[in-house]
Amino acid sequence: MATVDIGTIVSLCKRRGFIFPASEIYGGLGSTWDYGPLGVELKNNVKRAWWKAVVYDRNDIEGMDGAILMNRLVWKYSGHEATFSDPLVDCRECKGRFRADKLDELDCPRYKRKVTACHAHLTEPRAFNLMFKTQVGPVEEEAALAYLRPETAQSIFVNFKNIVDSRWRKVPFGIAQIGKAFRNEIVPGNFTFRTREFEQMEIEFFCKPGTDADWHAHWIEERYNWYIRYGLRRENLRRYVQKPEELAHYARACTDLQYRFFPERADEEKQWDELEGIANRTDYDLSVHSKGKQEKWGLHNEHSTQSLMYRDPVTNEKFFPYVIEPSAGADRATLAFLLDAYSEKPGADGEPRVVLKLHPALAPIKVAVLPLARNKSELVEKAQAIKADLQQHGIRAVYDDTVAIGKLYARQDEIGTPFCVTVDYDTLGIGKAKPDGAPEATASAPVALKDTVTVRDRDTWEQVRIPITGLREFFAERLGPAL
RNA sequence: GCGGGAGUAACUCAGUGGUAGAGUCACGGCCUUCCAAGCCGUUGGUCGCGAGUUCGAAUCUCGUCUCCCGCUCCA
Repeated sequence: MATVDIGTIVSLCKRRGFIFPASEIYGGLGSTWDYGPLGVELKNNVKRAWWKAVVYDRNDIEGMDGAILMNRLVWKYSGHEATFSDPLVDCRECKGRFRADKLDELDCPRYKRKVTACHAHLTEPRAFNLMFKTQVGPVEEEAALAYLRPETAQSIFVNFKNIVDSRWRKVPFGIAQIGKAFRNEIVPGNFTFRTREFEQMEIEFFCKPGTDADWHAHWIEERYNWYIRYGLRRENLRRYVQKPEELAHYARACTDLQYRFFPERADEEKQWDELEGIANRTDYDLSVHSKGKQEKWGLHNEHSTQSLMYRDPVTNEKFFPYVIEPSAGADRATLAFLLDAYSEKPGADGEPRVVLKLHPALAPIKVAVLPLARNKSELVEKAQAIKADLQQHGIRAVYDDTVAIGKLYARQDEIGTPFCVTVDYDTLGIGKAKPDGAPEATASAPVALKDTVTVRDRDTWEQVRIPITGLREFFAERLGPAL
């Protein structure tokens, strides 16, 4: 179980340059956060790890990057214009909030009667529009109305035919996209868990009707395993099967991957919240964006210029593919990896020290190269040369000599750097016995240890001595393949 | 949007009407052969913001913003 609450992570993130409150010097802006120097590296690594797993390591997914501004008609036919702007009423008595068009069906949570029975206490309906409106072009007029996309999925659906045609893809195959989406959430909060501007990592996987249940199961396992592979603990990650009444009207099934974001909450059930939703969206999306009558979904698309129906080039069979949608939040994933990486370990003085046990692939910095003391120019120069060499060979490395060696280690632990390389007097071939005599150096040792350095492991704090020439291979083995 | 709580240094906080503080962190110098060493020095705060009361407000009053907790909402 995670041992840290989000508040602790918020402090660490600000202090160490991962995530800051946005627009802070002007008092901030609700629910917006800026990723700082280490945060952008971490989040980029999360996104790259995802992209590698779903695009590069498979043979059945194409990537794309769609525009945030889209033709308003996309949202008309996707259903968002209708369902994303609900008129809501508040009850002054029970403090409940209800959809104005469903009052007849809803029960008052306090008095166990129909909400309409509370009529005297209800406020006038107010429109809650969850899509950000903007205008395209400088003249404000109705025709120029546009929305910031509330999900990335739609740019995949409207490009379905382009990608089939240009990449010779046959169903089953998928399209992956990482990008920003915007929702005017009624209640944002919990740090980067729920924000109005956020980044999604979505796959729309197209398959033949009848094979959809199997593909759905496949993706639930794929995605679950991805989080485990990059460091989430099994006790903090679970599959939640949505109940029929929770499903969107077009969805046949949806399983959420939930993470224990709130371990401090007393009610165990409330500790969990959604990290990724994996839905079976049936053939709704490609149907509704297709020209003409869509009987199954009870609408007529008068604006689309194309049919997104798929023709199997082998069998000539025509159908609307079913869509399996693994939809993950990049910000939520980043937060989950931070929470699960957080640990404390007593230092030599007994005081707890923070160690961020991030998966090496996700760590913002892979290697810190440190001189044992900074008042010896030979140590400094050698350390800087090693840093430069590692960096030139694709290993994200930094050099630091601003404080004493113990504090340098502690700092790197706190930001999750997996390895520290230390250049000491033995590296220069001028080592001598330690005062406490522990590993007694012999007369020949200084020469034998020349051009070797120590490599310290973040998690065990153990050090091994290896030749400088072997560093690249050493790290290549332990840091894993580049993302 | 409702109810409750909270905003003081980069972080954690003290400060109940009278000169804005502590610890940690950060930075510089000296020193240092390995896990937040030591000594010396330094930076850093419109006390969330705006009004009001007062000779005087971090402190009292009102408004407002933000965050947290609980509701509510979440295609």
